[in-house]
Amino acid sequence: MPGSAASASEIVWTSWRSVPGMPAISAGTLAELLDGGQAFRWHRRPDGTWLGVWADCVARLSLGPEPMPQKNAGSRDAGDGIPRTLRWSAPRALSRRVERALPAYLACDADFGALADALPWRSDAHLARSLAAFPGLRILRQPFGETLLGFICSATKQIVQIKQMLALLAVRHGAEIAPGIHRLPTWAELALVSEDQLRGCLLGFRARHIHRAAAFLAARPGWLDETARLPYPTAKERLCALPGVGEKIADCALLFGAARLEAFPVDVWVLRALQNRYALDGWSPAQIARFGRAHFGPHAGLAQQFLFAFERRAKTQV
DNA sequence: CGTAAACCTGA
DNA sequence: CAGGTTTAC
Repeated sequence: MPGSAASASEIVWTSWRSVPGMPAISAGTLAELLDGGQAFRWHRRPDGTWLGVWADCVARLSLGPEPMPQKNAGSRDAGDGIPRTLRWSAPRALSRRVERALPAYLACDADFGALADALPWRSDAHLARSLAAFPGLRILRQPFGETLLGFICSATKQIVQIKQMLALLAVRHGAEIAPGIHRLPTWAELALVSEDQLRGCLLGFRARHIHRAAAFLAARPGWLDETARLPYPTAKERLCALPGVGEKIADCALLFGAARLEAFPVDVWVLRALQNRYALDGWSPAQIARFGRAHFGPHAGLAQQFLFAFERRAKTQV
């Protein structure tokens, strides 16, 4: 959609600085991280940088030109392969906030190398191959509420279409936080939007779900934040009480919006991946989920992200 | 309790 | 038909 590009150029951006605590990452892995189904508000710009919005934050991300001095010269990955330093820039007016929020958003305090190493790749050749294809892939820590919103929109939709819906929701119902750039509406704001207006954002039958979920949440202040803090099984159970939220979407919200690495969302990609690569033909999503949790262990959600990325690339490239 | 159809829109 | 949930057999 046109619209934001022209006005966005009025933004005065800070100079590029490296993201503290963030390991070097290749272009291919970065694309998978920002635009591989975890988040829906990052867009690649013509100059190759990424522009993204979360909560009240706007940032650009790009990779440094110089390859990091590296020890693992052997590893290959999806894109052009070379890990580079990640750099950020933000609208001047938001730079203080983004500087604080970005490392948390990217979960820079977590050692995903160690987490991935703890997965059973030594006895699982397909997992090993998937890890090697996207070295440095991690799980974002997005704001819980908007992660939930994004995944309620995701039902039977592809990433491009989900991004389209959220862009419309933001521009029509979310506050402008930088020239031409709008945040997503909060659930409290969504509660004031009619179902027809939501339909106008191309949500289709999801409009009803979001409308009813917003009413539910508006009547229960603090419910969402409490849910994010509950133990995983309880949190998931509570989320599934929301209209439009089943197991898969609850797991996505908890994995990508509440850092619950034990959440193991089973969508058709992961379903197909496990059925085909692990000889589990005919297994139902529920059976696959049980297998995944048992086989991959306490960080099954991280394993899921690698398998998902691998499967998606296999489809578009083979 | 497992499977099927409906739900909106458009790539 | 599509990265899903819900409601109805």
